[in-house]
Amino acid sequence: MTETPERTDLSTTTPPRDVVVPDKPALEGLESTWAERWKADDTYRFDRSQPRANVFSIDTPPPTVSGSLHVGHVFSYTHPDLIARYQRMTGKSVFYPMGWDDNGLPTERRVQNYYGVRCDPSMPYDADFTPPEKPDAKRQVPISRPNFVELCEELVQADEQVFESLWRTLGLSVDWQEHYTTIGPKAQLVSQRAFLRNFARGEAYLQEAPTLWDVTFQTAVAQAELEAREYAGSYHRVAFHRADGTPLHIETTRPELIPAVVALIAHPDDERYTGLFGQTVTSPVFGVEIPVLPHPLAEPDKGAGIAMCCTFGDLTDVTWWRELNLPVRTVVGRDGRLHRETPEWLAGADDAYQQLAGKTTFSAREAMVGLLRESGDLDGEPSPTKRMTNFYEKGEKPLEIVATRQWYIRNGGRDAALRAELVERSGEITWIPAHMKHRYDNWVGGLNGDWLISRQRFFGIPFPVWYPLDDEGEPDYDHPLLPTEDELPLDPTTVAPRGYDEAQRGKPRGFQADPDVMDTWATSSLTPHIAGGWTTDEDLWERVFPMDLCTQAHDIIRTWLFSRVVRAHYENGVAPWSHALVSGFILDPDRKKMSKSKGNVVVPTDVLEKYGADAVRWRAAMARPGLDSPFDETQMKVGRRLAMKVLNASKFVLGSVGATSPSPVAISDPVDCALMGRLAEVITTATEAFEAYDYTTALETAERFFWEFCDDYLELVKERAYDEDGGIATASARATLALALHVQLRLLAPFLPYVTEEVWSWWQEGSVHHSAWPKATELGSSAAASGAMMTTVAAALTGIRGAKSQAKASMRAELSRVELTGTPAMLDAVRQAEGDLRKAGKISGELVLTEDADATELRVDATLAETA
RNA sequence: GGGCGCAUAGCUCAGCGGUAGAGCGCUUCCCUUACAAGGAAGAUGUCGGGGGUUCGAUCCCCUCUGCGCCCACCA
Repeated sequence: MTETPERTDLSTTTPPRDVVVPDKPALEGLESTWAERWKADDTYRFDRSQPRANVFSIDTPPPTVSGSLHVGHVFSYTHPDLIARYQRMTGKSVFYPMGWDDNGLPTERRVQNYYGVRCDPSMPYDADFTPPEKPDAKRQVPISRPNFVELCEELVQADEQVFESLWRTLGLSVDWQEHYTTIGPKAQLVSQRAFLRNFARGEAYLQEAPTLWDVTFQTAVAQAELEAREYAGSYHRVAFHRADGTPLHIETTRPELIPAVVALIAHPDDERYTGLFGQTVTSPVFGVEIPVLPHPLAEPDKGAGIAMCCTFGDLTDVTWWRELNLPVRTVVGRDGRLHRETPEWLAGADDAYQQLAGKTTFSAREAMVGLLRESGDLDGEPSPTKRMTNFYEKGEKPLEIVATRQWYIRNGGRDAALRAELVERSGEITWIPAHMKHRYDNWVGGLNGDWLISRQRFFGIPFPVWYPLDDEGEPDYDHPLLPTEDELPLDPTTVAPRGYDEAQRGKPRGFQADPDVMDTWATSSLTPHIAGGWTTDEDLWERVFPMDLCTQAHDIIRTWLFSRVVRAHYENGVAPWSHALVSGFILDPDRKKMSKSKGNVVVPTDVLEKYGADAVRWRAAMARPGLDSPFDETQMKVGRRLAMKVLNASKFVLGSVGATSPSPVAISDPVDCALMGRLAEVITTATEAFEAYDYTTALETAERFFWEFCDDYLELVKERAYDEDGGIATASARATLALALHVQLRLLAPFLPYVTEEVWSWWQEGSVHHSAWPKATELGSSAAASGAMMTTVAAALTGIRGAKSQAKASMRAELSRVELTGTPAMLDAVRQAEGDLRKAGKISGELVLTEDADATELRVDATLAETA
């Protein structure tokens, strides 16, 4: 454990004040009462006067505010809060900001649906625009980009308020003054500045290249956003023709790409085709001359063993195209349809091509099959198959590959040395659980291209770039015009570059803006920088970076986690945090992932309403890092029962018994000392667990003790504590009750912030969340006592209860004789607790202790007194 | 095909070299002045199969089987 300066220890310095215990304590209403209070008091404000060594900083995922939430999110957002609350109590100044991921496609889509509009960048700004009263999804009103962005910003604000309110209810101890958004001015500044620096160092570059392209959203997508899905297709056996007219059959699932074929390719060692290498064949229907070439990536046992290379059908085509220096013959456009104009290399087959022109790939495929049938080049019937195809994770149509100009950041996908450096960074991070490091290393090892960060969309951070136009008005992409850092943030579509004026926009010898925006990951990869004040608040930055902890679910290791490592690697030469805590998923009761489309989503507000925030947090804390766990509503009841029990037990200790001075001085009774001995162990275990980010064990340890405290200790000392004339013995019981409660409230505070704060307020000043995390030394000399005695005495009590239960008698029934058999040590323990045991067990007759040196557990024989 | 993880009571999960654990559920009982949205007590297992190491294996090693996740798989 890191040594931190001592804080004021409330357990020894706060005098007891008037104790106010409600008659009927209840969980209802605690959230609103305390959330408001915490807000008013700024309870979770980051103290930025603290040096880095006394700061604990957390990078937590900015939720997509336009997205829908389910309980899984609520659970995984609870995890960093558990750590934050623990660290705060150990005396750290906790930097725990919350951000909103509000830019990008999800917001655009929501705005389109919500207002019934779509963005048309060619339209001029309309200052008087108001969205349609009733949105019509089928007939979206086209609006200008500035109008569209305005609507996005408007809706996003409303969404963010809903989120903040939810997080406050859940009890996240976020410092809301440190919040940020991924579209806000600070995010723009940081994103653009980091981009300019990446560019200056050669880490970011512009390149025209084949790109994975979503035809619905009409934007490029990155490797990290791919999702392979099963997709139905058919093998078509198609004849190409050799010079002598004999057919050469290939198999393809995409016959509509035959007009785009640039080569046929077979494995260099494939004897069926070696004789053909270097020769040409002609394509069916179109009669285009096509070379037959060898390449080791061709797999002899796939299809016919000879593949049709098109520009571009898949990523292998891209490799062949690049390595074999093949021409580009693109037929699929950015809208996913075949070009309307007949391409020049098909000029001789204009009639045939026009039957495909303008069609979607799906329709063109059917038309092409028709053409092949007519020409007799389709051998047999297409045979259905299923294959995995790449989709954009948010899209519904398979991705096409289109040659476009895009911005990239080098991430090792094309550079083994850089890849190795980035894998090394993962070694600087403590992963919780440890095996999640493999997921990262695995992903980095499998990268096959650089990180594509530009998107052909509207609501995002613009690239701060212009291109000079030549005499013909053609842009010179090799010599982009860049702003200086002090001009940032800026939108190049509204601001002219230095040395130009606005009138020159789009004119020959003038300039044009880069029209693209950064992908949302290109911004969120900088959350430590945005939140931590990189280049904008150096004083803050020095105190919080590199951060101590980042938390996320395992699905975004490849995106958010990895991309932040890339940016910090370039900008700061370090891993951005020392610890990465990876949460599992909350699944539905059938162990299926919750998703809107499956209709199995549990809405968090419902559960919070029904069981209370503490219960929900309890359940979240029971989900160990990295493990998926199914949602089961009955578990929420268990958490709620614990919270309720805290209220009732506290009411008893503080109200009925009136124990209010948490001090070890008066603790003298052996039973009380034994309890303190146990509690000392609990403090040690819980602290060690928290230091290892094992919040679940910390909770289990505290919770188990709490139930023992209630079921055994409270029952045992009740009478002694009540006793008006009990003297030292009663004083000892009361001091023990008060101190044990004082410690336990603090042990449970990270998990149950509401009930613990409520009870704390009955008898203590200030917030429990700023009290000191318990230490065994608070328990004084009693902490050294063995807890073993408590186990024996509890066993005696259980035995007595068991006897009554078996006799179907009330727990109040009196016992005329009790015989306890056990080892001398056990009997000794019993002897020391005899007074308490007699009262708690209602033993009115004799208590016989029989020695059995070989006993493994205490045996209890009880005789019920005759009842009248 | 590559990587990672999981398999323990009906369910959800701890344990991980020395006679099987918790909570929920279940059964029975109890209005006991903190708690009936309680409380008490009780029953419940070839610790996935097969080998091996060991005095001893749920735990370590090998192997098989089943499940999950990530990646790759578009001819």
